Parts: sequence; C-alpha cells; structure tokens
Amino acid sequence: MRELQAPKGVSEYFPPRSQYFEFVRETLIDSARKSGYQLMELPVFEDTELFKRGVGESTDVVSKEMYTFEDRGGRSLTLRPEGTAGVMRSVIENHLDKLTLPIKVWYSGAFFRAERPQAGRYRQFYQVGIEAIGLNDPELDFEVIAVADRAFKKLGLKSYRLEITSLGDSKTRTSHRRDLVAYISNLNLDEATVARAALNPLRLFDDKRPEIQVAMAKAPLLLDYLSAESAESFARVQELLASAEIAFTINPRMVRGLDYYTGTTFEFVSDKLGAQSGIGGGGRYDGLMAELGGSDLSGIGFGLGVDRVLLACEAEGLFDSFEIKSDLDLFIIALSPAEKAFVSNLVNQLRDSGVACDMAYGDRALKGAMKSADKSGAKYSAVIGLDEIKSGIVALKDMKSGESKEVRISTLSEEFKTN
RNA sequence: GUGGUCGUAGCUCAGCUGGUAGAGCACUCGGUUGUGGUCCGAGAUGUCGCGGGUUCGAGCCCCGUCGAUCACCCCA
Repeated sequence: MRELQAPKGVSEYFPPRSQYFEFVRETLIDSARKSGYQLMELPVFEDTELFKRGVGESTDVVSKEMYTFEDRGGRSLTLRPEGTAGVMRSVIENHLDKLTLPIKVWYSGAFFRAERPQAGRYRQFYQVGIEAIGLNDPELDFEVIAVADRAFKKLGLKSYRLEITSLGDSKTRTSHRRDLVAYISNLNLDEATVARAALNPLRLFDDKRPEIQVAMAKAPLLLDYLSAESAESFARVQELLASAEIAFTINPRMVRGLDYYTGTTFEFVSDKLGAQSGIGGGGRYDGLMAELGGSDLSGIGFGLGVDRVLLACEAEGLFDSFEIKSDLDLFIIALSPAEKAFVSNLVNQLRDSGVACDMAYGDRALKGAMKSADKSGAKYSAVIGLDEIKSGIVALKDMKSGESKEVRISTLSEEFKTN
C-alpha cells in the first residue's frame, strides 16, 4: 500500500517544536491584544471574486498562486492567500463600520499560496495579522508598526530591520507610474523583464541583477511624487518611530505584491534567513473598502509570517536554552497493575477539581514509569502502591529538588490550589 | 513555474574503484526487590524515498517519479 504523505510544501508542527511555534504565535497575538485589538475569526475560503477585486487580478498572488475550486453548488471559492480582503469583506457585511472608529481587529490562521516551496515559503503557511480600519491617522500607522516591532523584541529577535516607504495616494501613483513607464521604455531590456515591467513597473526596482540595478539607479522615485498631505503624514510616522526608538530605514524602492497598498508601507526583514527573509509586512489601504462595495474608509494593517518568525528565532538561537515549561503539576504512577484503576480514578477526580495531572499508562516497570514522569515535565510525582491505598498517605516528590513530603491522598488537590 | 543540490534506522549521519548495511543520539530492558535526571551493560529497529533499467551482483551507475533544499520568481 502506498504510504500517505502530506501535500507538497505544507508546513506542520508537532512536539517538541510545536511548543516554539505556539510560543511565537502567542507572543505575536499578545502584542496585538495588549494594544486593543480584538479577535476576528474568518473562513479560510472565500468567494474567488473577493481576492480578484481586493488583491488585484494582475498580481502574481491572484493570477497564478491561488487555490481555486468549485463547490457542489457551482460557486467559485478560493483558499485565502492573505487576510486583509476577508477582514474588509466581513467588516462591510456585518456593518462594523457603523460602530466607533477605528475598528481594531487581529486574526491568526492558515493561508494558502500555490508557489514552489522553499524553506520559509509554504503552500499552507501561518500568519498573525491586525487591521485598524476607518481612520487615516499617522498615529495609527505608527501603532501598527509598533505592535509588530514590540512582538519581535519580546521574542528576543535582534537581527531584523524595518524598512518603510510611502506609496502616496492613487493620484500620485498614476502620475509616477506614467513617468516610470516612460523611463523604462528607454532602457534596453530582455523580453521577460519587459513583460514583468508591463505587469508592474515597480518590480524592476527590486530586480536582483546588478545591470538592472544600474539601469534603474536614475529611475523616478515614488517618494518624490508625494502630495503635501501624504508627505506630511509620512514625516509624522517617521517622527513617531524615532521618538519610540524603533530603528527604520526608508526604502523608496520597496515593492509590495498586493495592489491595495497606499500611503505608509513597511516590511520587516530578517537577515538570518535565506531568500524568504520577509518576516512581516503591511501598509495602508485607502481604496480597498470602497472597491469591495463598502463605504470609502481607509485602513492599515500587517501580516506577520509565523513560520518565518519561528525560523528567524531558531536561527538566532533563541530557543537553545528555552525552558520546556510543562502544563502539568502532578504525574502519578501505579506501582503495579493492581493499583491502576485506583490511580485512574484519582487522576480523573483531580482533573475535575482543576489539577493538571497525568499518569503512567501501560505496564512499565517503575524505572520506566519514573522516566515518563520526568519527560512529562510535571512539577511533582507520586507513586501509589497498596501501602498508600491502605494508609491514605502518599509521598509527593518534587521533581526538581528530588525531595518528597507526605500528603493525604484525600486532600491532594489542596496542594495545587495556589492559583 | 525555471535551474542546481540532496534523499541510508525515530533523529544526525558514515558506507572505499558496484560484492545484498553501520555509528552516535533517542527508545526498551537490566545493574538498584517501591522512585526519574548521571554512569555501566544488553536489546530492538531499515521495503537504503518510490518505479524501472544496466550488471553474475546496485545503497553506489543510468532513466523516470515523489519529496526536501538552494537560487530565480514571488512574498508572510
């Protein structure tokens, strides 16, 4: 029989590494929660139209990386390739924009893109994101960036940098685009590059070939086209970042793959990773909500790649001395099969009264059972034989110090009532 | 989607110019008649990714395929 394997390019996390994944994800989410963001739990598949209209049909993400399928009712559905479009759809559909603005939400979950897999690039990957919707206020731009930066610092990451730029409003974008296209048309480029430029001329800015870098050195920069209003807002964001001592560099050549970005746009890049070095990114989107049929409100948000942040943490050795913290207070061992039913009952009662505990299963020798107690990470262990059942007293062993103290079995749960 | 590299025990890997597999770690048991972490001893474990070909003989050579990985591309 053919051995089953996971679909190509998906990431999965199982013990013991899953605890690092969980730690990373929780740290990212915690940063959002502590800044007033609330949970938004959304479907992993949406009407295909949502992404075509929201993300943009000419983007690579939409044109060649979507998992699209037809359901039994003939509807075209797509596994979400990113989070913002779904959030906007839900905000519009559920009239959240009628509430006090800004709406501040976070989300976490799996996203899907049919790309060729690579370390840090998976077909199913995990993101934690936030969105602050309804107001165009540079203080919010700063807040969103700070929420991400705070999370990275909390994790202990050091080798990453923040790059920011402003894409201005749609008017400045079109006039810049016109000049950029004119500039590019005077360059001597190969066919593939011309095709790339036709789709999105900005892409040539981050082409890695040195000859293209040279050719693009004098190309018109979007930052020079900013309206007074955009420029002022962008300057404000920089001021706020500086006074918060969040280091950043302005990268006027930054290119983002999703069409909806306007205004402040940013990327967090780790230099401990390979080609897939972006650990998070985001920006403001002015026209998205209106494009999707809602009121014309601005918003800003980010998406952080949990897989990549985990990889970056590991590359920086942050988990080398990570203390495996078990949730268990107590691990109970039945000395022989005769006491197993008693222990099983006891464990069940302790769990009922809120004690986190586990027991030795199977019929292993005491030495082996103690080993599982050790591995479980439980703070205390207790061995129960006929003597203990008869006397009603058990030795509670502190697994760290090795010392034990006598405790009544009937009041065992009292020992763990500390919190 | 394009190109390069790799695939041997649960993990990390060794395996000579082709002669039908090994180490360390982990695991199980014992040394210690009812107490883990250290130490010592013993034991179990492989369709050599999968399919085909060349050969008397393939882990090793050839082709295909699947997967991982690196770069391009793209982006979280």
